[in-house]
Amino acid sequence: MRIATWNVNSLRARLGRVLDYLQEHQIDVLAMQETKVKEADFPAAEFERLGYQVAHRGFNQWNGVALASRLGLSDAAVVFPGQPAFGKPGQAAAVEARAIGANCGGVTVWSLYVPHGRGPDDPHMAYKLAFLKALAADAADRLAADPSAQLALVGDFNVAPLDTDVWDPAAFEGLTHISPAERAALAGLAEAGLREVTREHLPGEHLYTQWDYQQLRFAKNQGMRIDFAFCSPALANRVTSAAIVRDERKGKGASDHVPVQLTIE
DNA sequence: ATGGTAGGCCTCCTA
Repeated sequence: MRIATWNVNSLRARLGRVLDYLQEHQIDVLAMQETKVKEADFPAAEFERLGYQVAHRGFNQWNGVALASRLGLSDAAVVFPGQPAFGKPGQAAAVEARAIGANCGGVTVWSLYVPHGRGPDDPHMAYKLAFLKALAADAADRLAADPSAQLALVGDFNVAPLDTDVWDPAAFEGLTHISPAERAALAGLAEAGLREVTREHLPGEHLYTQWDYQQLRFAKNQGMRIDFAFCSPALANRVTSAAIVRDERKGKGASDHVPVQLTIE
């Protein structure tokens, strides 16, 4: 069984690449983030033609998360318990399209798009920290209810846990993605009992999953490692390998993120 | 030469 996560940065702009990737890498379950498409425009038929069932959550051109599975897809949920809402000051807060989970081939897979944060003092940062805190609390509840749960929280976590997960920590000073508060919030997932399995299998330094479009970041290999797979112990024990598909950042029409995939026995 | 992006509800916002 192979599970992958990929921030596609617009599914409609990337559909050909995504469908090619599914077939080339024999992906059974793909969790997508930043689909940037509203429900009515989601290209479900294109996935179904290849034998995948899909579940999607998207309201407009922002955010959007989806699952595609060829091992079955049931019990889809479009928010997790405690998932916080967000609204700009003066506007109503709403729960955004940043989480979707379902049972795919006996594994509860959640596709997650953690808020960016925008800046250390931006209200979006408090939202980011609250989102991660709620996610960890929910994971702890799930593991308490079922210690043998087959659970995978995968996606774009928008936090680089180690200094070696970015090309130059000094370049991020006073910005986002590497602050102690963000790293502590992400560490809550491990404290809840989950294991980040991609690093277990790919412990190397400077193995990036995202390179900004600006500043020729990919050409200079100036990226960030911010896409991960947090698994319950019972599932983590079944993971035999992980891969970061760096080649997907190459060429015309690439997302700024690449797929991260797990092979599970 | 100190710049050099991409996407979508597209002259603004988000990343």
